[in-house]
Amino acid sequence: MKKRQMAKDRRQIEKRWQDYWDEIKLFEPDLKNPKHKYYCLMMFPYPSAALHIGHMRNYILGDAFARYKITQGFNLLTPMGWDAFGLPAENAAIKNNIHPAESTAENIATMKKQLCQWGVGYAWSKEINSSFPEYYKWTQWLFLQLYKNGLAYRKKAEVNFCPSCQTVLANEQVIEGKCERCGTIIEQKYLKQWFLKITAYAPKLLNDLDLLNRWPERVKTMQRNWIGRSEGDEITFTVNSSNQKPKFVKVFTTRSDTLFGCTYLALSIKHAIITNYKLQITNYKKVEGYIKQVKARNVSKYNNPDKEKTGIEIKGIKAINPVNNEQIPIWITDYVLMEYGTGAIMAVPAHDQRDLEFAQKYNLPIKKVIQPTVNSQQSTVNSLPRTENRQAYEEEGILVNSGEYNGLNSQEAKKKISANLQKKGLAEKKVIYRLRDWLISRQRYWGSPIPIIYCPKCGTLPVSEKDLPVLLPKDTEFKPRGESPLKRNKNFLRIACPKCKGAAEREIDTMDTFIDSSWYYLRYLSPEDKNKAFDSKLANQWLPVDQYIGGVEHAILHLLYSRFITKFLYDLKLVNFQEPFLSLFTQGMVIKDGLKMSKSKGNVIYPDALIEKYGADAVRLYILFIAPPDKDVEWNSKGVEGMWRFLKKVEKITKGERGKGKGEREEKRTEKDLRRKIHQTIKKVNEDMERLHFNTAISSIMELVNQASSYKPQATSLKEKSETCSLQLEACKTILLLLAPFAPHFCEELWQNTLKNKESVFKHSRLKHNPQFIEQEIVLLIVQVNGKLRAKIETERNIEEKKLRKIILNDERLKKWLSKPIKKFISVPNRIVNIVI
RNA sequence: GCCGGGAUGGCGGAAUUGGUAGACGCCUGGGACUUAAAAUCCCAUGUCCUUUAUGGGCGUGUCGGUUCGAGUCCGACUCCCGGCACCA
Repeated sequence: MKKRQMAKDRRQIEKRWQDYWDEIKLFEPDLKNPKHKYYCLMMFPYPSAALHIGHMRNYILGDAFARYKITQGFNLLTPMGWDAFGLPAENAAIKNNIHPAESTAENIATMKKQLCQWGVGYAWSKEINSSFPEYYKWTQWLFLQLYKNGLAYRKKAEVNFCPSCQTVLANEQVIEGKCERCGTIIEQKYLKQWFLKITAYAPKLLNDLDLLNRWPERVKTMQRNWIGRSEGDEITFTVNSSNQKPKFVKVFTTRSDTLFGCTYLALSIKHAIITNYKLQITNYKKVEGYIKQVKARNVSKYNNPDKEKTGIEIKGIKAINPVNNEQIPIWITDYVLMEYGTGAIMAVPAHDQRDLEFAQKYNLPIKKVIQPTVNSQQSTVNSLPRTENRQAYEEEGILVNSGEYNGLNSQEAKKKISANLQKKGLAEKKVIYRLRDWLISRQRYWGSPIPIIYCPKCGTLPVSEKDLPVLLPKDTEFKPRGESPLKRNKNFLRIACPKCKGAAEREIDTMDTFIDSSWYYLRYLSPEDKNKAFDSKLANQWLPVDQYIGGVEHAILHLLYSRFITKFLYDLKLVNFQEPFLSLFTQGMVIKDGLKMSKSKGNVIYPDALIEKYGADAVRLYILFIAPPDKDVEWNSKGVEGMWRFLKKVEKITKGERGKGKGEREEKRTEKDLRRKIHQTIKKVNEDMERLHFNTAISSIMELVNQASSYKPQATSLKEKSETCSLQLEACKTILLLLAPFAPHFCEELWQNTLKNKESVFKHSRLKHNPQFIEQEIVLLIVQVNGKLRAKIETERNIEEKKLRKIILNDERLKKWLSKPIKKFISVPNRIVNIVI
């Protein structure tokens, strides 16, 4: 048959089985019966135009795993939905001049068609769409719960603003100072915005990472870095000014042991001291000028690559070091962040590189107070000469020039200094996190409106739950202008105050779409529910998610937000679990020409032509075979041909056709060899499936196929003949059952139409290996002399060492290596012998 | 700078607790079948040396160590990828 015809047939076959699985509801779970449940979840996608090979890899991975779980007999929930709100959809809609609701719907239709064509199965009865009022009603409900519990609040703050997307962004959406979506350099703006108090959960979010032993280390590390815990002291420096309040500046430090080395205080330009001490500051004009100058320079806090530090001394006031009562100068600088700690630091130039650079530049004293321990080779900074470019000694060590603390090591000194200051009320133990609150308001149209009303008389009021959803009006000019497009929709904006019935206005910003996705895994269990966001009872039965699969790009964003929301819902006693995802698998990207495959980079390869030529199964198989699923892979379409060949081979042996070639390999394989291979393969594949090592699972199936196809029954009697035939059949069945999750249509076709099974290949219970068949009576033993391979000999299993010795010493091939006396004879049973001479 | 991951043929990648390095597939070369091509099948395919074999040397980023034996364990280093970064 011609190749093109075969491919066409195969595609028809594929379509037929896709309909069949639909019909038998292969992917529909029985939610009422959670006893043997398994929740396998793929991160729901943004609806985008035609899916490429990179997308295909993601969904095929999940599908293969889901099908494997079905064959294990689990009551499997594997739902799919659409993260349909948000910038990608909106930007695309603006570009194509159509409404995002329409373009989203179109994209979803295309994607569903493609997924279906690839044989990817989901519980479509549970489908959700985050841009539908039936869904975002409950996103708004979630916001109200956060608001009621003091975890959603509005404040004026320095925020990240993307001048291209015309909206503010969360810290997590700023990657290296650029917009996560469009790559534009982020600006800082001072705006009133809505925040979620994720920082209230910082300790839990950090500590509970230790419980997630089935998460990749990489992701946990990223989250740890992002949360960024530091332990130290908040130390009070009094200010020597008569009657001013407050009379002190507080600093945060993790190195209280270096307190004697503090030679000045460095404050952020936003520190309150400037206004508090306005009258005492003798050079106020100059200071003000400096602050203006820095602010003008810092449109973006990220655009200062040289990081040349600048500052100005505040004249007229001094700070007093609480540990030795020294008067030290106070500086305003551009290298201290207001957002972290207290916005003020104690500068210790001898033991902090940044302070050292600053001190050298402005000729401030450098005082060494930490000496390296004897065995440390690190050089130290002496107080002279300060013009020389030196490294600060930042390690811990032994205290010097530190009064009563001299001779203590850093650890002891930290404790003592801190304790003594605490007694005087001049220090407090503090744990500080780098994590900032989550900025959730967006000045964009395509998102869920924030359910808040502002009344000039009654103030800020939450929309009553019975009035949800606050509908996103469809008829709105939605081009972004730096403030929410909803402002110009008067029908939306104007509303009667729910309290005083007077004229009031709605909040016009919409919510970050990451709120939509922070709880969607709960909604799949009751997508139609009109009375509540999710069903707690069902959620407690089905969650946490057993296997979560998605891209590593969400390591901090989505995966941190979801953990936060789950912990919040736990505290409300709406769920009884504290972590949403038990096991996380982060799949690798598909790379083309060294870059991630993406439409914007123009290096996209679509699977359609390949599927046209080889069928979906060959492409699926190739994608899974080409690399371990968690690794990035450089795409190369060439190898698909090999998978096509492999499938043909399987088809041939299943149909009992022998190879046409004359010179077929002379195999002396026995029945036992084939049976052993069958069971070895079952064992190996089952182990690999559990870890999602699909590439090695497939290669071991290939080995079995190779052996089965070169197997020639050497039967003489009729009885033997039927036995060997049944063994061949067993091999074929094994191959199809093991291969089915990867090449589902192909295996289902041969299973039902060639092997005449009545039920789906996925309804057959998972094969288990029989250890008894794996054991060999004759084993291949490796013989080494001085660690070098010299011979391979076949011996009986568990041979006695005496006997083995005799065989080896009589072996012709080994004689020339064993001319010298044997010093040692090391034998690892059934594996290797090493003779040392 | 700190944290995490990695480096194996021409290529993608295999290798249980340390025990035959290169499975499986691709590419390439040779052969069979064919008028021819496609398809299929067979053989070869890390590298070097003596092409006599059933031969030998060297080989998993570099250097050293532990061990009868190291891709795997330990120490130092180089390079690559990812995260955080003026975070006190």
